Amino acid sequence: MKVSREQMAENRRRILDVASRLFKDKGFDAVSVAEVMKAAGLTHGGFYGHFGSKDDLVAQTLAHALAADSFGDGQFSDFVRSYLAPRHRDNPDNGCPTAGLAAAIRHQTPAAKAAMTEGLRAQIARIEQALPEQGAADKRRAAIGIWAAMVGAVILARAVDGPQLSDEVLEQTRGWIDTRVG
Amino acid sequence: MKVSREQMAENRRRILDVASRLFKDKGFDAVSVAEVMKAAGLTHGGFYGHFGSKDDLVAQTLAHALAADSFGDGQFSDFVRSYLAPRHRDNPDNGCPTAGLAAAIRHQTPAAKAAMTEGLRAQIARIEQALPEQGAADKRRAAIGIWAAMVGAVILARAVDGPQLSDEVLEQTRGWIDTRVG
DNA sequence: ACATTTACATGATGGCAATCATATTTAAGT
DNA sequence: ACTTAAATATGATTGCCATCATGTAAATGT
Repeated sequence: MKVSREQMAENRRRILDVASRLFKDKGFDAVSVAEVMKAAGLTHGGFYGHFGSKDDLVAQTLAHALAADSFGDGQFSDFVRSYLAPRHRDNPDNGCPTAGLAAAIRHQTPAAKAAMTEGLRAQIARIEQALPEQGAADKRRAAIGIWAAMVGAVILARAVDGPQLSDEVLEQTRGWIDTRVG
Repeated sequence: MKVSREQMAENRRRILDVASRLFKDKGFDAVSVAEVMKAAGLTHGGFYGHFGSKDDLVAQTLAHALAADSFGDGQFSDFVRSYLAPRHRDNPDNGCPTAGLAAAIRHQTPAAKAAMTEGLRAQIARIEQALPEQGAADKRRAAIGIWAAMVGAVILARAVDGPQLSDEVLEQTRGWIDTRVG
């Protein structure tokens, strides 16, 4: 049955939201189109009315998720603390799309890579602005180094079993960054 | 046809070597059992004589690849330089299994996670030893922070398209680490 | 009101991949 | 030499998933 224009727009938004959470949680390959549609409260048939293919969904979901990804207006050190926390590590579906999906983008389409490129560019710029005063060159270097360490730490913390080493990776990376940022 | 004991052992080794390169290049999901066996010069049928399942192959390949992963006896700064280099970024199949596979391990079996845990523990210990003299606590913190940044940087550099931002991520992360290690 | 468009549902279709069944060949043990 | 066990090959089987085909009903425009 046909639905109203706004209903359709809302459906589309829900598909993207739900896809973002499912992809972050289980990975692109492990989530079927039918699963996304079901989680959005629809059936698989209507999918190709919204997206041209699953690859298209992946690319649009990335752009959607990375655009929403920001760290508000709190202190940067608070952002780092919550990012490098067990709560974030243990909830990829509500977590950072970069930490959850960046590594998988290598195997995706150019459109997906383009979305990631833009998202990374924006995130580096945000961190640069949040960093305390220092030379512009140093600031950019620090923004990139810090972001790489944060993403890498969460990925590593999620890859190991048992909390000991995993917690330590988060905690020590936070300490390592703090000695640099203050 | 049956082959000699040593032939079988060599076949097994070749399967693991080939699987390691294929998995690093294309990801666990995108590589079929048949593809691994073909690349090893065998057919798919014999696979289950060597491994109980594809999951088993994944876990054993990880242990195999991470055990071989070390950085010889050169200067640590040389290791960092070659790790954060376009050549490494562009050749995942010959590259570091942690950078290539760590993020995918979240979706694998406990055996695979155990292999990663052990591999990470060993790598942190190696970096600690390679670091210049300073307090033991600082050394461990630096080892973990540096390794997280290295892995994160390669993952990010591989996720973006076009060399500009990608090269910069590698280069700036190297600079960021160098200001700490000398 | 009516015609038409269209968003979604139901129900194929086709391909691929993991795993299993069986056959074949030959190394190993006696 | 002969028997036996085992490694690999060939050939199902089964299930899942992306995508497509068609139906249906409601929204939109006149």
